[in-house]
Amino acid sequence: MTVVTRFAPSPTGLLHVGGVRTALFSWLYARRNGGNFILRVEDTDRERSTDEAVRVILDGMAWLRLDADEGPYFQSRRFDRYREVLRGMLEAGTAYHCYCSKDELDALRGQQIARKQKPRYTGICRERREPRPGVDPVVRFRNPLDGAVVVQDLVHGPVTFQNAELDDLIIARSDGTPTYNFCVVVDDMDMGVTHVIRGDDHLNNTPRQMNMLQALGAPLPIYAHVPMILGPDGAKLSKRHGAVSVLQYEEEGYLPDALLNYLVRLGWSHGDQEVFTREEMIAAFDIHDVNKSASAFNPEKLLWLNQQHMMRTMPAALVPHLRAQLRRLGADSSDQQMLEGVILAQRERAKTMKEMAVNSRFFFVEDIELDLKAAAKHLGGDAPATLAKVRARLGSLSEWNAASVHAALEQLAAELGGGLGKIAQPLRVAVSGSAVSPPIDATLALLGRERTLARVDAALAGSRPAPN
RNA sequence: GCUCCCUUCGUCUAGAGGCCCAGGACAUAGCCCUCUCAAGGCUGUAACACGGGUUCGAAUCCCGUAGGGAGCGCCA
Repeated sequence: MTVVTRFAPSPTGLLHVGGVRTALFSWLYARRNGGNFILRVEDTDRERSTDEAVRVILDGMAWLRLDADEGPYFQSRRFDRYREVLRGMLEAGTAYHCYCSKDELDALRGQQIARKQKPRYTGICRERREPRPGVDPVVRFRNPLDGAVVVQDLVHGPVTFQNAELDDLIIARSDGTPTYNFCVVVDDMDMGVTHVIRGDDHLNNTPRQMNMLQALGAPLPIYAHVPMILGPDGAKLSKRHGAVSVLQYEEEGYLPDALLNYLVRLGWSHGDQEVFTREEMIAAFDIHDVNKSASAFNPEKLLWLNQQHMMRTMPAALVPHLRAQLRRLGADSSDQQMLEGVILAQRERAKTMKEMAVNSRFFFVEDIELDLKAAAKHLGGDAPATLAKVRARLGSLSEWNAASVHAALEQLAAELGGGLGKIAQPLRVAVSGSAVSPPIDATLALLGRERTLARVDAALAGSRPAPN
């Protein structure tokens, strides 16, 4: 039997890392087992669903390359099908009309809570034959009265629910529209979903869904309820606690594979391995190894992993990312060689592609920003005199590359009787505008002779008092 | 309130009765390397929620307690 998994987000909020990890587990399980992965947008709540949220789901999944084999399906386009199943259930008697008003139900709930009971529908209309005039009824599922349902969960093991604890839930509103729990059941049945992998906040819904599936004569899927992700402070993920749109991670310069790598390690592990390529993740992933407990999102570790991925990715593959970030800073380049060189020089000193772009801006623009503190520290005193000597030596170089620049500077440093640091720092500030850059030889090689000399000249000119 | 779920370093985790006075990773502290910053290497601080059992022996099994979470919607 072919494995079929699905990711079924609701577009009532923006897709965030919690949803992405659930999607990742479903996707990995399908990929690992040669199955199909379905994307289904659960937009039955027309009031609260937004186009932007749908867009974030679609764009986010595309950015992360969590490709679906089917879909995206939209529940809002399947209403006819739901109505058809509803009619069948009413005819078969597995569902019935309920004429109780909201007020009546609220009153009932209030009484039950006052009596410290679990608020639930008591089945008043279960055996009703006659409609109540002037009332549009809802449709309720006729849940079994006794016995128990056992969810054989891949993560939690067997979980038992007594049917007596479950009431007859509403599956269609009085306006005829179907509700979430019902749509899920019909969709999973119609789409042949074999493995339902979802957040464990749905564990309590599962027995009802199983009962409905049974009433419809549909096979039961295998369930795996994965723990949720908490904010860095251990509180529930919310807007205030890092629950931002996944697309924000793209903007901030994270690599999709790094984000996935970080998320897969939340609740899952494979020996001592921390860094996984996409392929390694697919090969090693097993839903049976997923933890039961919730885990907190740790931005520092994500940052570390992102850098690990940056350092392990072919520079050429990073070029588009760097260019995109540079453009945001008003810099750009189409020089592939230059871009790859900068990536090679900078990837171990930036944790995100955005940070790399910020640190590398001086390679791509003429109007470099001068860090005043760095200038005060490294361009004052006898720095101009030293810089002048450096200028002369570099200007006479016949060959311009990291090795020749390095040799020339070392020699000069030896002649001046100091370390390389004596001349590297003023030079670094002169050409980059800051006291931090890749190794000075690599920096100069990338910058090229023309620009290096021009910047040293400019620094020299700037350090002298202006003539009056 | 009721039902269900969860509980190992600050954080992510390893651990399926003796291999554990608990291992790895991030973070953090120190050292090394070094032209800056990093990266890298080495070393350190740091955890089995609590209480009872079972057992020769428990982080691992059982029962409680505490804490956290979810569900109990004509929301998804």
